[in-house]
Amino acid sequence: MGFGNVSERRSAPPQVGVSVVILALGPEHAEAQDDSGRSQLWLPLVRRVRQPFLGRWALPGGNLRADRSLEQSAFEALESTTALHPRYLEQLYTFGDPDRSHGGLPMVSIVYWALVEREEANGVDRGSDLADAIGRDDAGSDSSGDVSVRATADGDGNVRWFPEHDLPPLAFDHRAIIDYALERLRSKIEYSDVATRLLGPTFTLRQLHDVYEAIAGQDIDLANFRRKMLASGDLEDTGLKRREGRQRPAAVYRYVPRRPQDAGSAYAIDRAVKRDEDEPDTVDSALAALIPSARG
Amino acid sequence: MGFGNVSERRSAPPQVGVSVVILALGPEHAEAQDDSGRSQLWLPLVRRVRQPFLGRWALPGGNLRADRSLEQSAFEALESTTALHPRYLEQLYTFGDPDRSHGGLPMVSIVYWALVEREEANGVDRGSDLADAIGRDDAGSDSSGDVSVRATADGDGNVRWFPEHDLPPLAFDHRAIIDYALERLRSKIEYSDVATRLLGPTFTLRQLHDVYEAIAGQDIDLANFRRKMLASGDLEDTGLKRREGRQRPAAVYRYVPRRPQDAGSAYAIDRAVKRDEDEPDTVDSALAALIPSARG
DNA sequence: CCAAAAGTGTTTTGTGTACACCCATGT
DNA sequence: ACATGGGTGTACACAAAACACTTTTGG
Repeated sequence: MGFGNVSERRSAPPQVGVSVVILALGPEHAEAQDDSGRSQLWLPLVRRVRQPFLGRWALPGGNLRADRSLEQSAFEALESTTALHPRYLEQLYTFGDPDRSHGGLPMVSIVYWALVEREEANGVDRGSDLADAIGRDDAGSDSSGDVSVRATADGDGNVRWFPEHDLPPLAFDHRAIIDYALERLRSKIEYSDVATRLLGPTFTLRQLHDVYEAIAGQDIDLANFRRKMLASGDLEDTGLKRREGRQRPAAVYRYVPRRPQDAGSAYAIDRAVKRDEDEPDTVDSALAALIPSARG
Repeated sequence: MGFGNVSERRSAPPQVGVSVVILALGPEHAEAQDDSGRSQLWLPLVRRVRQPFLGRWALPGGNLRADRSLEQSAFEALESTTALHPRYLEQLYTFGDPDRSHGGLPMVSIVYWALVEREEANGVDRGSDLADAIGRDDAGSDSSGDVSVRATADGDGNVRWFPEHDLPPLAFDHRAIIDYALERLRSKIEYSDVATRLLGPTFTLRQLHDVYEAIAGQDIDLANFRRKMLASGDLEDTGLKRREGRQRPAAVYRYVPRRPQDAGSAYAIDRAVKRDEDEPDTVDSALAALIPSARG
């Protein structure tokens, strides 16, 4: 029990916190698309209310509690700052270089990344009205000088969505962290189901295709994409049809991995979500939630 | 909700430490090979000198210092416990579930993994002189970890190498952590130069081939392997010849990535190695050292 | 009937694998 | 010369890319 003499703080250990990079697709037909009409990734940022970097935009974050798993801490940070409900949550990296605090206390940040489905991102947080819901991209300018600090009041102003390609200046090394998260997303899309986490539980092949193009940032042959996806055997036809445009309706699919697969992260979410009462993690479950897939 | 950032700590934060999974190839012709005569991976463990898990084998570890980067802390932990000099060092994952301490204080362990080249691993340690290796405390344990414990420099018995497939019972969740590190190694071998880090700076294609087989745990067609490696364009013929067996000598190659590549980790090592005096990291360099490659 | 999107076929190109074979070297 | 490991050639299976084509739907 009391072996770790808490009293010994010799070379003062750094502070530790959690941050989360949250990603979602922008609204479908808004200006939330790039030149070529593709959807884009958007992410919510929060305005800092203290030094250093007071007034700048930063990643949502929170504290670590000794009685919570890291995942839970990340989930709570995400939820309490943005009121969002992620469909995917995975540890990204732990940052701790001494100088990243830029005047603050030395800080170790355990960073997670999360995916939120388009519907929720555009509905919940943008106040259910698409138009003004989306943080118009005066974003870039806004951050420029405005250091006004909204009251710590709940609702608004302190959280805003920005498109991946038009981020404001960020606090600390958060910009680089976001880039790293995007890189991770782009690589994981090739061998896991992350793409589906940006859509609802069911989707058409075209929708899925659009997600892939949004993330890859380039055109992908639709015919080949369709064949490849279907050949993977992980898509199950729900039998339903859904019309996106105004022409022929498309088949609706559901993602159903055949192998144990990358169940890790999905499980992680389930746990974080349904854990009201805590039951202790077993080492195994902790690890299960950890091991993302065959390819670390 | 006032914590849109990473700087405020309140409910008792957990302790934080660093641990390292160190991997190297076993000696060439010893029993360090599996049934089919393949080389195997070995790793050094340290014996715990306190509760919980007193007497059990565990990963080498150490403390975090607020004035050191995580990488440096990992490097120091590695060096001070095993006296080894890694050719590769990369962050693996951060573990922090509340129950992983099993009776100790809640503990967050930032785990790194490292590769040591066969020569050094076998030279320094195997055999009988564990000489300067010291049994320091590991992080997963009681962070209490005072750096002074290492004074028990009696020198040996506290560090020992074990083959991957014959590990003793381990403390905490260290067994699962090791498995995760092996998984990471097995996946990274496909798209980075990690394999070469288990050999010296130069090597023959057969040596490299053996490393791949050792890591994959299965036979790999030598002819195709050779072609694939040469086609990658990352191997440079040194013009030298080296005889492994007693027959025809083989061409000696050096790894020379053409693209910026996965320079991250190599750089990380360089930094850790040459840092006697500290110069502050820039955020950029920290990130450069971080981003392992195209595939997170 | 037309436009637009869903969905299919077919050819070409490239990559991985199996395995037969030749070459260089020391005994 | 011959055994051993170094090194090359080649044929086949299969997956990915390119792109022409057919089908279904709403106007």
